[in-house]
This record gives sequence, C-alpha cells and structure tokens, in this order.
Amino acid sequence: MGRAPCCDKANVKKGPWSPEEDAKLKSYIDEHGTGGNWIALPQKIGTAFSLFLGHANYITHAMRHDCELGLKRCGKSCRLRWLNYLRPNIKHGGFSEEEDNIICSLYISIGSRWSIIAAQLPGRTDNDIKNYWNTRLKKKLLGKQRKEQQAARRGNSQKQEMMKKGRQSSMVPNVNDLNQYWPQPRVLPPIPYSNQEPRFNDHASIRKLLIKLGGRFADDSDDQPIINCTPSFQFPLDASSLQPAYEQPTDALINTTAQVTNAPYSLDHGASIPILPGGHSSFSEETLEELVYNNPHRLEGLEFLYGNDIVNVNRGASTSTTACGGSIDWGEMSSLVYAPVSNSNNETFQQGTLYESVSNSNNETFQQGALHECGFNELRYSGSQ
DNA sequence: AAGTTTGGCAACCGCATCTAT
DNA sequence: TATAGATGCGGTTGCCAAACT
Repeated sequence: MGRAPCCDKANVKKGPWSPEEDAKLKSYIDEHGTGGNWIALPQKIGTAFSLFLGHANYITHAMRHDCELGLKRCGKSCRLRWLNYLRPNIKHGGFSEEEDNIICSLYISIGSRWSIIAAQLPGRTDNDIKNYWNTRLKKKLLGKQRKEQQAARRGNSQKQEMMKKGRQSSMVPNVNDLNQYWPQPRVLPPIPYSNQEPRFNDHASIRKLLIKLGGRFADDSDDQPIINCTPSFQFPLDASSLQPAYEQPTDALINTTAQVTNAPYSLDHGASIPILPGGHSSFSEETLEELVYNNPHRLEGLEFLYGNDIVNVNRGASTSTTACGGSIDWGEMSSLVYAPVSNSNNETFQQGTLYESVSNSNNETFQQGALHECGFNELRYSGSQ
C-alpha cells in the first residue's frame, strides 16, 4: 500500500506562480505565520480570505472567486515558493566573488549538500546556489581548466620536440611528480563500521552540530552564518596539532567536537573553509585550480573538470548535471580530505578540514572543523556498510 | 527575419528523515 | 514501538528568453 498523496494532485495548480498567488501566500504568512503545517496552509488561506471578505466594504466577483478557491496549490509548493522566493531578505543573483569561493570551497568539502552550503550564505537559498553552481560556477571552473589543458598541451609538445632532439628522458613528466604539493597518497586502512557508534551521516546530526557551533540552525530567526565570508586561516599551520582522522577512535572524534565547542571559539575563523594545497587559506582562482587540478585524486562529482571525461551537455544544466555525476562518493572524497599536504616548510601532514588547526582571537591553537568534526570520518563509509 | 540552440532558473518529484500519536 | 503524515532535501524537468545561425 502506497502513501496517501499530500494533496489532491488533480485539483492543484502547477507551474509558475502568479503575482496574485504570491500576494495571497505572502500576506497570509506575514499575518499568521505558516502555522507549522504547510499541507493545510492552502485551505487556511481560503478561510482567511473568507473572513476578510466578510468584513470588506465591497466584494468583486474576482475576490469571491479567489475566496472560494483558496490557494489552489499543494502545500509543498507553497513552502517552496515561500522559502525560495517570498521569504524576506532573499537575495537573487549577483553572487560575489567571496560567495563563489565559499560555494566552491564547501562543495569540494562536503559535496552537494546545498542546504548546508546555503546556511553559510545568508539570504541565499539552496535552490539558488544549486542552480548557480550548475549553470555558472561549474562552467567557470571548466573554462579555466580548458585553458590549463591547452597550456599544458603546448608545454608537452615542446617537451616532445626536445625529446626528439635527444634530450634526457627524465624530462618526461612523471604523473606523480606533477605536483610537488601532492606526493603519493597513503592508502588508509578502512575504518570498521559499527552501528553502535555514534554516526553523523544524516542531516539531523549535521544540523545538531551546526546548532552546537552556533550557526544559523541555532535559532531559526538568526541568520548568522557559521563561517565568515572572509576566511582567515594563518599559515603555516601548527602541523603538530594535525591528527590523521583514521588514527583516532570515534570517541576521540566526539571529544574533539566537545573540545571545539567548549573552546573560546571565534566563528570568525571560517570554520569549514578547507586549507588548500600549498597553504593557501582562501579560494583565489589559482588556489582553487590547485586543489582541483593538481590533486592526484580525482574529485568525484567534479569529473567534468578533468579533460578526458565526456561532458554531455545535451540541453540545459540539468542534463549536464546528470552526465557529470551529481552525487559524491564519500569514499573518494575522503581521499581528498585526507590527502597529505606539504606546507611552506615542506612538512607533510594530512590535509583536510576535519583536523585543521585554527588559532582563535587569543592565538590559541586548537582542532577545528565544523561539518567535518562529525562528518567525514563517518560519511566516507556511509555507502559501504 | 525566422528558426534553432543554449543558458538560466523556477518549480516539481520522489525519497529520506523527522515528529506526533 | 509502530505507523502515518509532515517536512526537508537533492535531483531533475520544463519553460522562456537570449544568443546564434
């Protein structure tokens, strides 16, 4: 037996919202709130209009018609319209460079968790960010990658010329040497999965963590971002404080979370902005390229950034999204997260936001990582139970 | 100028999770 | 504890306007 539909599909309007519908929904929510029940909202709006008409000095035919109909929309549709368009302080378009950086950074860190990414950008909706990523940001990166490839090809042909002339074969680039910042990855032992251990591989757990860290979820009326738009990591980091995730038992992870939560933690430090190869602390275009293209581990979900995958852009963004593989394989992503990185002193350590070291305003160094404190170690294995 | 293709985005769909009973 | 219904989320679709031929 299937689930009952949330509304009478045959009797609800679909498609674009008219200004009248918007006005109805907005005025009702402004006055009464959502009432905590989106499904019942369309009917409630009809009732409210009836009451309104009861007190109106004159009633037009159209007004009565509206009243009888209520709002012929599915509750889910009302919710979506409100959240993505009618809600106050929604920003549309005009993404800043900083916002681009944050989106790219978080996408690479946590994948297509649009709601979490949106929570870091006040005024932005997950839908907006998702669309922006699919239609603009991804292509922006792709364009840069093509330029890189062309440049590389030019470089290669020059090298081939040199080889023909009998130069040393050591000039042939070794794939492993292509990036000094990314030595051969260590093969990490699998973490045994146990259902008994606390897991953070669901939205609720992440949400709880965000609440702990004082992000937007801490108070629905408070849109404070968890991360500041201007990440301000100090580099080089204190490498001694960086612990490979897999060496810590889960309990330690939890303790680390508590430690961070209890620390005199300033959220100004960009809780989940990854530290990048080469020690860059924010996403300039160059550092983003480094992370994506010089990473020996291909980023799942970002295959389009690598030249030899066919990006099937048939029609519209959605098709290309599918062709490029929309979902993140956390097992693969972890190889990015835990890939070793050398800092400017050529000290190699495990790179990843889970165990980034951050100094707070008192110059105290501690383990940090917002989503990652609870997320990656578990998320990596969520699909391999 | 007309037809076709592409890009951008609002909205829908289905599933997972949460919550109330 | 089980279940039904509500909510939230990510993926996908389809419309429309702009760009291109």
